[in-house]
Amino acid sequence: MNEENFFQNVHDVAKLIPKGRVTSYGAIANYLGVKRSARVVGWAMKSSIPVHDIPAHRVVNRVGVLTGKNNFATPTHMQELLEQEGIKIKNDQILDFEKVFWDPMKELAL
DNA sequence: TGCGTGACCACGG
DNA sequence: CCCGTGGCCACGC
Repeated sequence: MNEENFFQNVHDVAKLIPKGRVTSYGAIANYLGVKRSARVVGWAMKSSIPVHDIPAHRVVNRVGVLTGKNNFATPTHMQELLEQEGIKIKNDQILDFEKVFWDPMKELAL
């Protein structure tokens, strides 16, 4: 993994998220070795919204809540995208979050 | 230059 | 995953 800007790194990991799976800001931050900077990951993802190459909708907080849905074109767009991938959502909360959770630390086996 | 804010998280109670 | 507090990094004013 190239060590460019933190943003580019976050974007790169986000692109690797498989379809139908989700991950958390903290997981990405942890994978990048800056676990305590999870907030910056969220900030980076916000900047990645205009970039359609990056599935920002597959990134939620650590409990599976769509905290960033308000940042999309419409508050329901994020949920709709996830549901299209087979992910169930109830009240902005991902159901079976543990089953669809994708941990870059394990999956990418650093 | 300094301070407030934020798609967060870990910890103690 | 309750609740309050501290810490982290980047950005805008």
